Amino acid sequence: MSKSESGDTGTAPSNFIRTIIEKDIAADKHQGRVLTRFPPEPNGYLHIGHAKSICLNFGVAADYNGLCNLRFDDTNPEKESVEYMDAIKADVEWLGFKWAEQRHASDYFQQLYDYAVQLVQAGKAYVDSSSAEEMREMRGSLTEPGVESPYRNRSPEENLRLLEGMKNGDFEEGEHVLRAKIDMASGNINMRDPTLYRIRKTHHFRTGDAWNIYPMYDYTHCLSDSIEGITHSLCTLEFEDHRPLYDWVLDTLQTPCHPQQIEFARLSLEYTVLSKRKLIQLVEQQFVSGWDDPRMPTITGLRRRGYTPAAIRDFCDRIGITKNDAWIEMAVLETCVRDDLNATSERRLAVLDPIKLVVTDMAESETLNLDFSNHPQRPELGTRQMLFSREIYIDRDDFSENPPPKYQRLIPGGEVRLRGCYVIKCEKVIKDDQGKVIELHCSHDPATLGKKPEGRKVKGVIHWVSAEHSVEAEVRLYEPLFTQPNPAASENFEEVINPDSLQVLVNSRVEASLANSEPEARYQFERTGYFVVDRVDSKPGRPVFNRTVTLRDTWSK
RNA sequence: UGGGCCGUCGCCAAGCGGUUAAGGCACCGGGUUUUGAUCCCGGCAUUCGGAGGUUCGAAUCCUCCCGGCCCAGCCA
Repeated sequence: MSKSESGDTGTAPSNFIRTIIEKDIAADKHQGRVLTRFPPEPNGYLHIGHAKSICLNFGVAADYNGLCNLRFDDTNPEKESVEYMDAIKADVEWLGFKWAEQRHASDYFQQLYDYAVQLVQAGKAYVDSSSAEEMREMRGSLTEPGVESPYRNRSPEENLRLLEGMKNGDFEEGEHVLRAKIDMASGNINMRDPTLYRIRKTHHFRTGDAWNIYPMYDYTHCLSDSIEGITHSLCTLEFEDHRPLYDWVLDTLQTPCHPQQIEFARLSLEYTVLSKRKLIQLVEQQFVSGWDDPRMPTITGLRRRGYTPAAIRDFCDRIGITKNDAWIEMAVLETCVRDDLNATSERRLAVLDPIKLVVTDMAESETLNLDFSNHPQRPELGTRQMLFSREIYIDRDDFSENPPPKYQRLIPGGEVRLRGCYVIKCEKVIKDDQGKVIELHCSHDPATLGKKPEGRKVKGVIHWVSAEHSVEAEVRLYEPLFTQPNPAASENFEEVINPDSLQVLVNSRVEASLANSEPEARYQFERTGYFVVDRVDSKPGRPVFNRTVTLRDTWSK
């Protein structure tokens, strides 16, 4: 059945991987079973590119009545840690996915070693005592074949003895490696006797000091997939050249299950970077405050920014799965959050950059209790009350002495609607010594509460809060971290980093109902965007809001 | 001129020999609206990187050409 016209069914659109899986199911391959895996190395934080892979692997499993494992590819103990592992698990769960089983490549170290012994005994692998540099020289180049190592024809007995010695810690790091005996003249460099094991006398966060040798990715991944009974091993395009080796290992060892590796294009998103190296650089060189900085494309950063799991999943569905080197525009991601937040967020009034406004024809003590709908399209979300009083704040952007054409906010002598309240008219502008506007004096039309003004049209509506009945808040506004769509193309961050990616407003005023907002509560501040209560810095009585995304703006900036 | 892969609207992307070449984003109108939001309605590829060929019929098959991406870790 085609998935292409599935709108809100939650099913992703058709793609070439789903086509393959549907054919496999129809042909009863793997008894019609579908088992995928998401296989991160626990050496860093997950980002939006990983989300693409997560949504694919878990999504495909769910849609074909299958399962998905979470497998940590922990074969390089020098870079890996339990902290990274825990962070990855938290992110996958937050995204809304449940793995069938948590596995680790390190669970299979003994089996992997036993398989290696089999390869040695079959004459398909050998211990090479060349140095790393020698091996590199003998590997040849992209256009020239390699040459065979002088150690290539050691006897299986000698290889076995040396491999055991490597395992037992009899040799130092770098003295030997175990290599597959394939073809030093292959056009595919991965097939020129790839390294299977290297000596590393490093403590592993799970296996401790039990092992002195650690298996390489190419050897480990296919066997881990096979051991788990994975049916479809989905990975990114740069592993296409590794597939012959994946298949060689499984065929040579005649394993019972031979999963199919299928490659798809990794995500590229405009105005950000997604390579681990670049992300680390942003953190270490302190261009951002950490992995969870709201400007980061990490899952934890997006979370702190106010993105929802549903929005990220929707994004992954919208961008599709192909083998094209696609660049996705930020607008797609932003549309996904707006869609979700528009439907789910309660509305509030907040003045980001306040100017005081005095309604001079109102008594000092007079207040007005007004009912506001929490959502214009969802009455079931209820209402809240807000006090209107003589002194209020409006946003600096909503007043102009020299308005551009079609400006429909407050101007000297002009009228504007206060959201949910009266139409007011600007009678007087008060400035400080520098000519900066510090206060506006206005009159109000008492007949305009809940009614259109008589005999004239007032187009503009602006938001406001009562001076006395609002609370102070910190508001953080964001722009892209980079000034270029493809910042990774530049060698030097300084050239492409956006110096204005963060703007902190410490004197914002928000309506009283927001004083003690829960961390991660999300709201639409009418006319200014969607905001989330910062889950790190917000305190009761002194809330901190991060702007997730602005409202769509057909006016202009 | 070593091996592998990719090219359908500004950005994604369906399409799998016979369709008026889906859909989303973006953009451009118009309507509703006390958020310049939302919502609604309309517009937006005679053409599928190019040239040949096969076929009654080609984005889909073949050939060549052009453009782009990946690979020489004892990383994953």
